[in-house]
Amino acid sequence: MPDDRPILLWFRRDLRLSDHPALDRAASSGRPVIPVFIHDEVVEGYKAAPKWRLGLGVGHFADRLAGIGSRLILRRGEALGVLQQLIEDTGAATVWWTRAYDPASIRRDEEVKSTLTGQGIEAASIPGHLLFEPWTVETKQGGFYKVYTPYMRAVWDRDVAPTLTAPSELRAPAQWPDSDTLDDWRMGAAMDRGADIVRAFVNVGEEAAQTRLAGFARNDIADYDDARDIPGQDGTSNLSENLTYGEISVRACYHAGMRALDDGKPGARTWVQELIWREFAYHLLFHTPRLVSDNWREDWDAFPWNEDERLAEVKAWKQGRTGIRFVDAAMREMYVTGRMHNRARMIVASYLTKHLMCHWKIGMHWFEECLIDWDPASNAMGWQWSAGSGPDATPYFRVFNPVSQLDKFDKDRAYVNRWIAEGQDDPHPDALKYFDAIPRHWHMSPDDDYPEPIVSHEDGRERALATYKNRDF
DNA sequence: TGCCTCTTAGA
DNA sequence: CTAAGAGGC
Repeated sequence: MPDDRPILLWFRRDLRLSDHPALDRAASSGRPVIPVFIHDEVVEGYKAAPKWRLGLGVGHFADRLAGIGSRLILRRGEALGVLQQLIEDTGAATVWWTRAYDPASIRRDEEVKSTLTGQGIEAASIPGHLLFEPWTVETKQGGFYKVYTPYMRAVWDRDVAPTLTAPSELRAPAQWPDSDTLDDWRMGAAMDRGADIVRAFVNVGEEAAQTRLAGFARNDIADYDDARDIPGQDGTSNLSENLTYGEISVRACYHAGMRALDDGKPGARTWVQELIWREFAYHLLFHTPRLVSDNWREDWDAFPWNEDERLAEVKAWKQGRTGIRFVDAAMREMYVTGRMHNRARMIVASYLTKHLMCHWKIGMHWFEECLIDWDPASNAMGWQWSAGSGPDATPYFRVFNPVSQLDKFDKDRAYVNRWIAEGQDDPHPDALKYFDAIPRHWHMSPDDDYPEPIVSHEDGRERALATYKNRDF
């Protein structure tokens, strides 16, 4: 007699029906499937914007499951205890989930797996978040890659399996276990900025992500190479938000990019290489989990970073009033939309870690607070890359000039004018939204004079380079 | 996925 | 005077 006991399908950052290997396996087993999302110790650690955005994704995904005759069971508590309770309540014999690679998730998942396995439950993680498992990519010497380009070359010609189609139905259990109500979790509670303002810029869910991918591949990917560098225009895919919550699979993106490349759209190669940057970040994080917490190159521990969040320059940077237009526009864009253009991310990171000589962790934590596309691997790698403390990092002496970058990448000032209201006769509506989104105690008004630079490019560059030159490492 | 300064060739 | 390349940070 075939096993008819339910399968618990534990969803985390994989909120989709399409190209979901664990879901596909569960659906084709013919057994009852109980999808569950747990507000657990890892979710507890999420900061304001990511937690809020995750809540939107979870709510949407519950509706998706309802559309195929299933449900999303919501429970709160430590993951292991919640799963054990659900096993007891439902008679489930199996727990499957999509594998995660950040240190907090790995700790949790290893404990869940070993404990449940010890209790006779089949507990297994199934790939689905990445194109290439981190341990399958090795240098000739047998180590992991520390430099992007050789990593990219090593994986470029690999076969990537085709995508899986979404199941049209999912067998329900004889009886559904109890579920919490999403609203009771108040996942937006820490979103004490204009969440209703940010809401206008988010793109929640699997269908929205697929529509976005199709439009990007059809209209924008050919010119991605050049257009991606212009923050005043919408030349990027904007899919990071969906990728981070698994609302679209990286495999679907990869195949769309490769098809576009075959169709003779040259920018597609660069875009696929950006997907491989994401892979590389997870590769590094898996092999060196301290990427999220410590200087990857330990000699940087001796560098005199400012680590005090209360420093006036740190506040000015966070609040978008450094007096450097490119920096302030970018910080405001992030506050209003939950996203920041990638070119701008490099510029604000260079300014914080070099001109202001502040530790990259300050920046990493603020991004984690504000970004709806927050990804633990990409965020940590990006900051260490910018600061110069990471593997394959930009050298510390490579200091972006945030003034001349405007002439290169924002010639018509479309970007800074979109996000900075002060001094404009007829400010862009988005520039005004910033003042509705920020807390009152920041005391900022569109009628203020735009501030003088707190640290000019020339002074900041000179100080940073002098400090670097005199370093004792 | 730098920026700056210096040098030199050529208009 | 400008453009382009080299080399240092």
